[in-house]
Amino acid sequence: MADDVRQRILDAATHLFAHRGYGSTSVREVVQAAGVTKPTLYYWFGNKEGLYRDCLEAKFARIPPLVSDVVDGPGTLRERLVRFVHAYIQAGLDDIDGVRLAMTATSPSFEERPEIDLMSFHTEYFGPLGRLLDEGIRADVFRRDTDPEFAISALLGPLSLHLRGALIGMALPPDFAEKTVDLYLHGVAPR
Amino acid sequence: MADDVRQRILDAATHLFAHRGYGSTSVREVVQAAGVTKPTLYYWFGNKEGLYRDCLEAKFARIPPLVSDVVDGPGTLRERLVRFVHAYIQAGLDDIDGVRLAMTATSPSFEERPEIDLMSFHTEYFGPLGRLLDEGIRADVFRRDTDPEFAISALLGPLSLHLRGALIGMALPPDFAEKTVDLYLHGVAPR
Amino acid sequence: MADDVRQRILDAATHLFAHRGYGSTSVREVVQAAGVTKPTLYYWFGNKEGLYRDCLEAKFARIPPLVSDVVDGPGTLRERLVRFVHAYIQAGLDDIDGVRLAMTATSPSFEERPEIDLMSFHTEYFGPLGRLLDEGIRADVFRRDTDPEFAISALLGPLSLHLRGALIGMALPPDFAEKTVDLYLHGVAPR
Amino acid sequence: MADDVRQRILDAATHLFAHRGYGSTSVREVVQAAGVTKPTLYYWFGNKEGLYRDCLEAKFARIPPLVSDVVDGPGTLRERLVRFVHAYIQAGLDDIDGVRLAMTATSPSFEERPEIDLMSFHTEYFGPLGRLLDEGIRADVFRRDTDPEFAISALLGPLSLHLRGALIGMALPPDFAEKTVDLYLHGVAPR
DNA sequence: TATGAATGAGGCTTCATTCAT
DNA sequence: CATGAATGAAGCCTCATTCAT
Repeated sequence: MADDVRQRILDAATHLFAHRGYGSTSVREVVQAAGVTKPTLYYWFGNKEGLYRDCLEAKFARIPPLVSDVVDGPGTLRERLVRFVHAYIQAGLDDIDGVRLAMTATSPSFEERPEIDLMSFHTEYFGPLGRLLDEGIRADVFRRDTDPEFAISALLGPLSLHLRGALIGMALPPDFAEKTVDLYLHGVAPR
Repeated sequence: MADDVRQRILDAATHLFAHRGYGSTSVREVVQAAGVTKPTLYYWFGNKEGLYRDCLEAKFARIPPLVSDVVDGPGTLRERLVRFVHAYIQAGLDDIDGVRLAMTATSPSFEERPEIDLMSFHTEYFGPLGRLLDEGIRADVFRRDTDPEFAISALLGPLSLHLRGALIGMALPPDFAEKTVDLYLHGVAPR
Repeated sequence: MADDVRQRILDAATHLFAHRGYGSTSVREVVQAAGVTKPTLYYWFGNKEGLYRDCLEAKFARIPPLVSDVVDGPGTLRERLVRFVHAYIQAGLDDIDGVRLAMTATSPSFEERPEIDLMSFHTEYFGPLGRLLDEGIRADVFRRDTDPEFAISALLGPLSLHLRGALIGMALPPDFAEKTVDLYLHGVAPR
Repeated sequence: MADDVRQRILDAATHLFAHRGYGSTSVREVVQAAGVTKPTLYYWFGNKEGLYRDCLEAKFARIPPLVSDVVDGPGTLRERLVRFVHAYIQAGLDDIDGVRLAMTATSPSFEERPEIDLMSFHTEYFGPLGRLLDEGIRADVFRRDTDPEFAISALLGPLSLHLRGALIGMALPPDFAEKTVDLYLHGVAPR
């Protein structure tokens, strides 16, 4: 019942921060959308910055399960990569506000908002993907000289753009995940 | 002399918008940084939104030459791709404010800022890259069944992440462009 | 145990009111300093004004013994005056918060705070000093035509300034009380 | 015309600060009383603290002429002392707000309000009175062993109380200044 | 062109206070 | 007696914008 209030504020704030940005979202708008009063918001979150931080953390907390599933789950490496791509995009489409929030938060212009260490974000949340590389190399599915940093960017980079596209209304083909993984594994050049 | 004033305002505004975001940047801050008075700013840009729009346009105008050079310039396709990657990252490092501004502007949370059509932005600025694909396919450097949308994401996606990394201080290896293009062309799997 | 809570609140409030003033002290600060919750404070004191009033009364209650001692105690008039001066200053130094609180409370800007009758304060608390005058006149230690109002001001005025000085760190010489009484009795002119 | 606005704010603020105290006076009240808008107040004074400081300074600036007149003016020492007492009280009655403001500001509980060095205030504003003492001693009007600190307190202390009394409605006899100086010079004891 | 001065509206935050538990 | 949670009102300050000069 009490946490219900907190969650309602969190939801309203996430939506507004994601759509208007931090600086253009007023506390008044948040409390109106959440149906609470301003002191209640301050009781739970201390200030606007604390509210924003908690919104972000709630969203970031959803990433690790996604990653660990593909890393530790069953199936061949390719199957798991396809599953990861699917899950990544699906999670994004299921929580558009979360994606928008996370995208602006991890953008380099993030400085307008409460300090968050972007470096550590990257390693903490997507670092486990590195283990996938090791496995891929051992299994001869990845080239032996693959640079981890590059390999991860080559996977997440296109995904990020596709998600961005999907969010602004571009349609994704049904075999989208397979195509992406295929391009990831074999490149655009003919084999 | 007059244009000098306009440019000083533009520079200051770009820097602040890029670092603090649109909503968190005040007109007062801009005029202080630019060393002008508020009515002067309003004389040149009408209002805050107009100022922001002009900042963006100035940055976006730098993209087409970059693209057309790689598309229409000399050299093999691979050479031109490497050149494009180099130019893309270098341009970003040379104009950090511009990148930050553009990144937040093209992020899905863009609604906080004056309306800009993101769809048209994508096609208008990076569309010419499509011609590169056609050429690649004709030259048998790209696979025949390459989906243009996917092929462009596979190139720009990693680049975008690398640039983001470079902006927050991550070092890029000297052969970075070759590696990226190689991964782009041939994927992570062994040939 | 219960009175302990009350007293803790009273102490914390006195200190804060004395240092920040009534209007600049918040109930939140008081309860934090006292280590209690807000409803507890309201249980004991009703509201902020009641709390302030109780703080003042506790401090004012300390004055009458001080005065009656010098008026009714043993020793010559001069001895008792010296004792009074000593006691006055010592009491002030022993309870700085109390002095500060009383000083602002009896200051002319008192209207910011709950109504307290300043006239009656003066007569009620220092009035008994008047009896000292009568005694002094009868004993030929004071001039026959001494105006009581002036005589009291001539004693308390310098004391008040000295205490104020002591509170902001000015040192008082050891024979301070004798000197003060001497000046009080004989003035600055040569005899 | 512009300074008119500033002065109106200053007057309203002085009155309110003097009557309600710093913490209990709201900026809204000040601007309403002055007939201006809030941003105008902030344009001229920066913030509430700056406003308060300027109010104080304006009042303190009235003291030096008062003091220098008695120190450097014509007449015997006694005549000048009487004139000073008159001027001191008269100035207070003429500017009740100023006195109230100055009294609370120089009280030890001043910490609630913007920092002002009370030590330096005392020496800076009333220090020149010291020269009066030197003159008095040379002229054999003051005792040779007069301690300056004590002598000044013996003059200003009673004055301060009398002014306080006058401000809360107590009547002062017409020969009040002579009586005060007489008491100051010769004390309460019979000669 | 440029400015000093001004404004209505709204920003974030905290106030003194209360009520159900 | 004491608390966690809540509230209406108001706190100080700054916003984007304008106008007479």
